[in-house]
Amino acid sequence: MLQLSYIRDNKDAVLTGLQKRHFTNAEAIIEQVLALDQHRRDTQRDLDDTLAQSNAKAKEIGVLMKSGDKAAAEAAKAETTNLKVHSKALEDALRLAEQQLQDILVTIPNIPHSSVPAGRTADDNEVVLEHGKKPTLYDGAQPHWELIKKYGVNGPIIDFELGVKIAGAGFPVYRGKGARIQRALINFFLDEAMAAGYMEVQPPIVVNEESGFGTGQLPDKEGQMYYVPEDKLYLIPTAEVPITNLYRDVIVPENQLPICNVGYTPCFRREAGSWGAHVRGLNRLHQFDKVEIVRIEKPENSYTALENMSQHVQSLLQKLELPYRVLRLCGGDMGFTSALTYDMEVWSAAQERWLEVSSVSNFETYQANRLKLRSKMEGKMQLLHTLNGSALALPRILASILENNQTPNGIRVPAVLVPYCGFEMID
RNA sequence: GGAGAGAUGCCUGAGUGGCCGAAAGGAACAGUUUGCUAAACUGUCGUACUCGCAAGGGUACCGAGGGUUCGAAUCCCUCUCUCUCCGCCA
Repeated sequence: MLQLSYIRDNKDAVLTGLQKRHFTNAEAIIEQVLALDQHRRDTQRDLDDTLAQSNAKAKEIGVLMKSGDKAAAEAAKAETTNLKVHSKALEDALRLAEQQLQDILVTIPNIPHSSVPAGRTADDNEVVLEHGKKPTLYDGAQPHWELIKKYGVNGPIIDFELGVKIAGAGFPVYRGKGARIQRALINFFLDEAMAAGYMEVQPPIVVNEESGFGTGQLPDKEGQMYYVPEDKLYLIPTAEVPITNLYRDVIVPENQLPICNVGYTPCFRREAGSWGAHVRGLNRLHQFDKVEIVRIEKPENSYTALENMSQHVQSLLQKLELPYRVLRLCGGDMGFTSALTYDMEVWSAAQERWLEVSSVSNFETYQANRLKLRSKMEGKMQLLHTLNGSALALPRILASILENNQTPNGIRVPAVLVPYCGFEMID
């Protein structure tokens, strides 16, 4: 959520930013916000004045009572009636104005960073860099959804049909070496993050409504999350939600900054309406595993931190020997809450497609404002910047390892994972 | 699931109708003392909104929401959450 004071003082910048996102009706909406804000402040001032008068009267009555002047006290009481009626009305008006403002503010996305390219769709994203050589596969190479059936003991190493039996489509069962390589990846990612200075956390994988609001999933994206009505809990779509919300309503002592957390969790996404032919196999799932890095930074350091996170993610891909590219998302393709997002995509050799495996974003104060996440810096209370990134999401990494490393004799496990999973080949 | 207790500032904890935005202690921060550390002493020490160039002022907030009252942390109602005991159970 943008800060009102920011919109007030930087109307033009806000409008240009929203334009970059192709946010419709920006001008009208901002005008409405400013008008409502003015009205809210006027109302607040009136209310405060009225309440100040009431307080003065009450005090006066107290003194009169004590001095035993009953008649004067009663007379003063009579004078409060009007004030009461008046303040009641103003209170209602204030609450309404605040609610209306809030309702609009939550629909306004974050302002893109100046480096965010213009553009509407994924095709307009800027390719920042490409790294590694796309492998040439042997004749007869297969996509991962075929490969998984080729290996494994008494069944595929990743069994989609078994998952259907247990839960439904998009909930695969990992078996044998399929399960072990998953676990190896998780441990590898966690160890790498810790070596890079992140502290591991294991958060709950369900969250309440406040948490969903804090990071910006609610209101709006409720359709994407699994919900448990009995307990009013959402299954997390990413560890970003619980980990960032650890710092909701927190005033962080300046000397504890920056905060760098890493967590492994399963993630759950309903993916309503996004099913299609190109999401076969591991490309899109309802449940998947992900290691997420989250940082809380001083405003002046957040973009350095973002680059740093991007480097960290890239180093993982390099160690896994996967060809990848880095995209800077354009205004139209960026997430609602982000100011700048890098997507990392790995090359999936048999599908001959880039697969998104990480998304690293700086939210600046957008989430912090909702979270009330602040620090007292230079004597002033200030909102902090939040950032997060996948480091990494498992299924597509696994898909490209399977596809890129396939040989006629089996699938070669990246060297860096061998100590973690204890075998060199899936065969 | 059953029974009970409670929710106050960074923490502990006092406060049962006006003198309470809230005692006291601790923590933290700044300073004095000191060869260093420690101790002692002094001072500072909530947040939000709002008015003001500023100094400074106003308002709200003692789990949340409502009510009683001229006046509520304090009385009443509803809700939420936490803790303890019992039951069940990983």
